[in-house]
Amino acid sequence: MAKTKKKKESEWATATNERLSEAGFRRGGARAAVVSLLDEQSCALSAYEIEDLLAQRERAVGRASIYRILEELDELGVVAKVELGQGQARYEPVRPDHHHHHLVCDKCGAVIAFDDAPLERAVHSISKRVDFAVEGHEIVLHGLCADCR
Amino acid sequence: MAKTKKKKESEWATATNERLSEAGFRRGGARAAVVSLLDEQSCALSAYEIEDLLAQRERAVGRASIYRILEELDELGVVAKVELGQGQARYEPVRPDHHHHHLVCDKCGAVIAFDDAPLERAVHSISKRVDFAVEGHEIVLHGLCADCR
DNA sequence: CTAGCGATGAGACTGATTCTCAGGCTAGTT
DNA sequence: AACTAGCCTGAGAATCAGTCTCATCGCTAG
Repeated sequence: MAKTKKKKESEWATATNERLSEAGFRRGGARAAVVSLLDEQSCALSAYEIEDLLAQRERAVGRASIYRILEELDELGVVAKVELGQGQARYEPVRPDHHHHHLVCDKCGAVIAFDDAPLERAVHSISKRVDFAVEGHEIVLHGLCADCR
Repeated sequence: MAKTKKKKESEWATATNERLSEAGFRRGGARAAVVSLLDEQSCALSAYEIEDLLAQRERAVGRASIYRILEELDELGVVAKVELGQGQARYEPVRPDHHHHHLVCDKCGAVIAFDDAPLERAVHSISKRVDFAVEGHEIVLHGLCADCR
């Protein structure tokens, strides 16, 4: 329906493309389409949602490519893979200024983002105290959303 | 090899069996074996680990039954299903006095439990502030364990 | 313009989890 | 104790997310 084309790419897409070429990747249509789609997202999408959304646009991308690209982006640290207990992984762009976590509704599956500074501080505090090189964390709250309650 | 039989069941197994009968479940050998095995665990096991451990004992339980039983126990709130980003779910008994979270080594897959009071306080504080009926939470720290570093 | 090599995607494959359904067993009833 | 309704089980099929293979495509350096 609506054509979301040419929406100026944000800092994230720019930084991501830079990272990609630094890492020695060539350009390619499939990867560009995935990066562009993720760039518009504020929260996490599953691989299948990404496949569907891209198919609805003018650029369908093979499943193998989607997974390969998401893994590369995850490895570069520009995308976060999050598991919300729904039997499938979700992926979201990592924006330095927008770190957040998720509330998941156990009934309807809705995913809601939230952030909290004290929580982050508590996590970082732990990271320093354990005999473990912490590289990332994931916090998921389960329950019922306002609609399902 | 060693027969770990007749080890007195803990409060968890007792409470779990009570919950089950309250909820209208009949007794059954498969469920009893799963509850008994979980009762001995302090940390999370995957469904396959449970299947193997039960098979090594005198009581093998069908895979379908294991998943069905774990889901029932999860629903009753006596077992927690945790997803540690390893492509499979893990299950652990919920003990009121032993709430904990997990460190996962991205290289070797080791799972280490930890607990932290300030972190719990931060989570509970959030639970009260959001328009969402929070029923549980899961916190996973990723990184490299002492051995893999 | 062209060769070399990375990028892509159709489809087979894997592994975890769920579904189906026939037969077994529990728990009331007599 | 015997009987029976209906929950409990488990073997195997089905499903589903995710991975792998490999032939082909299309950047890009030269």
